[in-house]
Amino acid sequence: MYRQNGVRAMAVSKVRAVSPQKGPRAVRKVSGNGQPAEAAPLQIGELSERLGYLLKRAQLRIFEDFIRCVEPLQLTPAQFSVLLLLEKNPGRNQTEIATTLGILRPNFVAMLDGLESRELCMRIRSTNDRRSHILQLTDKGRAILARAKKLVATKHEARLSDLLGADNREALLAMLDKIAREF
Amino acid sequence: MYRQNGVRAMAVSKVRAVSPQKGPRAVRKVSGNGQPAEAAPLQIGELSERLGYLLKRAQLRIFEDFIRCVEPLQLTPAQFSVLLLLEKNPGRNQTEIATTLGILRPNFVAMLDGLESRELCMRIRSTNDRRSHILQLTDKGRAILARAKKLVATKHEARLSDLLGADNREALLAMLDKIAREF
DNA sequence: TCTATTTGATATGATCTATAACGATTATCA
DNA sequence: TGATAATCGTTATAGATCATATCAAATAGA
Repeated sequence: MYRQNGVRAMAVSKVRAVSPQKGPRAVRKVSGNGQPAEAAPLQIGELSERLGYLLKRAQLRIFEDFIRCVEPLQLTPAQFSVLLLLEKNPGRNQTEIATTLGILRPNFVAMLDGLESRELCMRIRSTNDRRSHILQLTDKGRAILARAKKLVATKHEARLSDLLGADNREALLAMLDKIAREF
Repeated sequence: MYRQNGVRAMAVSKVRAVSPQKGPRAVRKVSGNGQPAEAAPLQIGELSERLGYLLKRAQLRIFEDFIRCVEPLQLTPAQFSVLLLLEKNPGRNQTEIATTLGILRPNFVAMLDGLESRELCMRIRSTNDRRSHILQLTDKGRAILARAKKLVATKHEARLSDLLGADNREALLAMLDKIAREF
């Protein structure tokens, strides 16, 4: 009993409006004693020292911005990652690409269906091993990827360098990579 | 057409085994020419420079470790965050707690049901505004929270300081906070 | 050959995130 | 005061994400 919410729940989601004033008319509650009630922001407290909490919030922000930046190309971060990996690793099959990205094989099928229906990549039955599908970028896929890279570099990542500074950005990436690999 | 996968897809999941050798017998494929085939790890390429990618991977690692560290208490990161916030902000209602954590009110209901059924917190109908429920930690909730804090500090966060160094850890938290707030 | 493994795929379930709408209550304002 | 609008917790629901079991076809290993 007391079944848990799986293994990865976290109290952080998109957070549209944390600001207290909301809606039309700028309602301001005032309790009977004339003092402003419930206007005081909540104390985050030790949450601000919790790496998991901050990681999740930052990650959601970054993903939102990524999607906004490549919006004209209609690419999710996941799809962009796949295209990048296909470009860098021609001749690989579905299992190899999926597991490298941490995607489970069954879940990769629908994702590939989407990319293939947009003609961004192709499944090619391997002649060496007729079980597997070699994945290949199409010309269209390469073109979209090139445009996406440019958008990400000039709009998304550049903005991050502006915010943190190039050196700090490098340090941040290094620490995240270390956590992902060695923690 | 070309309906996207919502707004937050990412090609990073739990990643159980990225290592090439898997399963029993340590199968090693060798193609006809005698060279090892498909044993070469894939090139991550520019992915290693993508903040979103590294953020997601690091976040998943951190959450896994968090859950492992507080496993005897059966608390998810989300539940822990709620308890922390309740302790620091007595007298608040569901909406205030939920939105502060970025949880949508409808989704907070089931979560509270879980915590309340375990008697870690209580909903108390407010006398000022009989629409709202004031949330309060129970004694049991306070006790669990105290134990959780200790586990997180001694097992989880301490390990991070070991990995990065205390100063770097602080710098990392500061940068993540900046991204979450200002990006 | 016979058996075990691998590949892509399907089915399915649990969890997570998000929106609309409802009854009860409170606030606003003509 | 009375009518209207807004808020609170809640339910229902849908879509995304993540995970496991299983299958047919193909391959590998004995």
